[in-house]
Formats: sequence, structure tokens, C-alpha cells
Amino acid sequence: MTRTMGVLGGKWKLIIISYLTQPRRFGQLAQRMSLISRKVLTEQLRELEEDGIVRREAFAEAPPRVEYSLTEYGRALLPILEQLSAWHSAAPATAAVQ
Amino acid sequence: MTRTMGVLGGKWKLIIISYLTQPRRFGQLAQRMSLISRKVLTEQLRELEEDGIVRREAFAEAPPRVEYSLTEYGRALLPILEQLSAWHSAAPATAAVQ
DNA sequence: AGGGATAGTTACGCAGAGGTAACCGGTTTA
DNA sequence: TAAACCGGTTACCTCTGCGTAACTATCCCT
Repeated sequence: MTRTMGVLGGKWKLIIISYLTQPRRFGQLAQRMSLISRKVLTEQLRELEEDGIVRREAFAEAPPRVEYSLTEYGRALLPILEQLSAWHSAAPATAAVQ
Repeated sequence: MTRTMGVLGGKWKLIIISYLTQPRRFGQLAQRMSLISRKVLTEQLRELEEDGIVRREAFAEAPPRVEYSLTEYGRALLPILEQLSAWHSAAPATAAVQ
């Protein structure tokens, strides 16, 4: 568990992953997650890539195009994240009020 | 997803929850998670309590006894955490090498 | 009377996570 | 010729998460 948190620890990582249900360009990600700065978005994507969760594909075009997608391993996280979301939206009233 | 991260964001919270498969006293938790300071442990437990995930029961004894346990809502997280652990231990070789 | 056990709280300080703003390089478009 | 597009990178600064250490209250035991 502690190690799992090491890989998914950044407060943005699970959010980034949940946006990668399909391949997306860097600009698309930055636009949809306007709360995260470009710098941090780049950093987290690099780390996810190192951990084998995300695949980065750069096309030698102009203007540049870079697509991010989930690896097999990363895709395996999606159903778990859905369960997490479902869990959270099922919060009992006493907690939801807070 | 963003909100879910708000609730489970602290890097210790999921770890704390995974230790609460059964009711535990504060001292037990502090002992098992020696890497987390007592101060932060208290803070995170309070937040988990506010979010309806953890129940805190203080006994009017001396020396004081306080037991923490998961609510129904919190207990529903356990199977999901197990899946997360399983996912991580199934990391492909390319990622595991890093 | 003094010490130990439990479950904290408080004050203080630091490191690192994250934000902001400016800049870059190659190519197309006006 | 200049500007726009895209995907960054870099320097700098701020803020917050977390750690350490000291302190507290209550009761029991010696």
C-alpha cells in the first residue's frame, strides 16, 4: 500500500489517468485540467511514463504533436478508479453534509 | 475524481484505512505506522472522521483508551484498496525495473 | 510524593510540491 | 517579415504538509 501510494501519490495522478480513457494531446489535457499548471502536468506525465502507466508518442510534425495514452498496465487502473468514484458518490448523508 | 482525491488525498490516508481492518487503539496505529508522526496521524484521523470514513470511540478510563474503526462507508473501501495493491504488484517488468 | 501509561496538543521550522511568468525552436500562415 | 501554434523548459517564489520536541491532563502503582 505504501509503495502503491508512491506510484500514484501525486494529488493529480489519478485525475490525469482518469482523463486518459482515450489518447489525448498535451494541449487537450492542459485545457481540461485547467487547475493544474503545465509544468506540473509535464512532470507528472513523465513520472507516469517512467512507471509504465502512460505511453508518450511524439510526432515529428510542425507544429509538434504529442499524444499520451495508457499502457495495458495503466488501463487496468480504470475500472478501479471507477469504483473509487462510485464509492465516493455513495457517501452517506452524515458525511455528505460536511 | 477530483473530489474523491480531496477526501483520500493525504498520502497517509489510504494507508491508515488499510490498517483499520479491525478496530485499533491510537497507540497501536502509531506503532505500526512508525513513519507517520503522531501529530499527522491525529490530524488525518480527524479528517477521516469528519468525512464519515472512520469512527472514533473514546472510553472514559484511565489511562485513556480511544478506539478507531471503519464505518460502513469506510469499510466499503477495503476491497477497492486490495485491488489497488494487486494492481501495483502486477507491474510489468519494464516498469518494475525502474 | 513521584513516575509511568495513554492520547493527545502546541510551537516552531524546514523541504519539497506546486504555481507564475518568461522564454525557446521549428514550421505554417497572414 | 512578423505572428501564431504547440509542447514544452527554466528560474524564481510561495505555501503547505509534515516532522521534532516539549508540554498537558488524568489516573494508577510503588
